[in-house]
Amino acid sequence: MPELPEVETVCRGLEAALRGRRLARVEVRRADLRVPFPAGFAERLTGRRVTAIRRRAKYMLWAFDDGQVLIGHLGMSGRMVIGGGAPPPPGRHDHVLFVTDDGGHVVFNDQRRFGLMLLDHQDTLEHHPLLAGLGPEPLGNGFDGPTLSAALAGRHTPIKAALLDQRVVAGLGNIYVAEALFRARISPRRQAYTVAGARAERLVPAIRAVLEEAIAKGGSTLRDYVQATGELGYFQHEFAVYDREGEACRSCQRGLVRRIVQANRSTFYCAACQR
DNA sequence: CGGCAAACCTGCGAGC
DNA sequence: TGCTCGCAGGTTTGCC
Repeated sequence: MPELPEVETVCRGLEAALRGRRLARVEVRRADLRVPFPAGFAERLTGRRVTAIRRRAKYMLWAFDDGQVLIGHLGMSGRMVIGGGAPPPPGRHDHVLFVTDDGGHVVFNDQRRFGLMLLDHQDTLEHHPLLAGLGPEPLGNGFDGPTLSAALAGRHTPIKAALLDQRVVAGLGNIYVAEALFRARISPRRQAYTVAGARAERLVPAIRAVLEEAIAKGGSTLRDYVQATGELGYFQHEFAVYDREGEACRSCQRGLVRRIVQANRSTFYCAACQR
């Protein structure tokens, strides 16, 4: 489900609800996700105060007053849902309950159990295996045409697959790769190493724009995704190509949106205007 | 080493 | 109605 815009939206919601709050109770109801919860997860967080919540790539990072950091990932179907009042009885796929000292709570729900929650410390975080190899943040200053070209140099794989590689650029997934390539008029089948110079200079702002617009709309809701506040995302209504197989291209009007499979994932594009 | 398919898990919709 | 198949926003593993 969640790519950068969805995780960013969730983090903003959590920040508003949790920053400055102490965790009065933490309850792990089911620990056997694809990556199991670490031993002592609940105990290590109970009584700790949340000092900040931020995002790196598709990871949530919750910082605590004792230097611990919770590294969270929503996988394909993970949700974080903020509630007030008494915590509800455990629902299906509710894996963790966080109760705060102001009487609120947050539930981590993940139907497919591809998500994860791990613990690390602030001073070792940048060396954590999940974070160490990540590429630049696409909305940050370290992402530009030359940087992207360099990351793609020598890569004999379709640009679609390269952009899904979190070492190239961090936070893109299947939806936003398709939308960004459409905006940059680059075919998803083009070999990655040929995206250099002017093409890379087109792709960088296309990636930035689609992510910023998606964040402004609260992300994209297809099936599982909701914001932490429970609201839906609305960017799915703006898709130019994703999940629009057979529909007319919004840009060139000549072609129909085509669906192909690359690296075992669906790719949507317009063969008439993406080269 | 690079690139790709399969695996992980659950649920839903389409088609027979 | 009910079954099977294919597919889903991600990432890792293992094979060639």
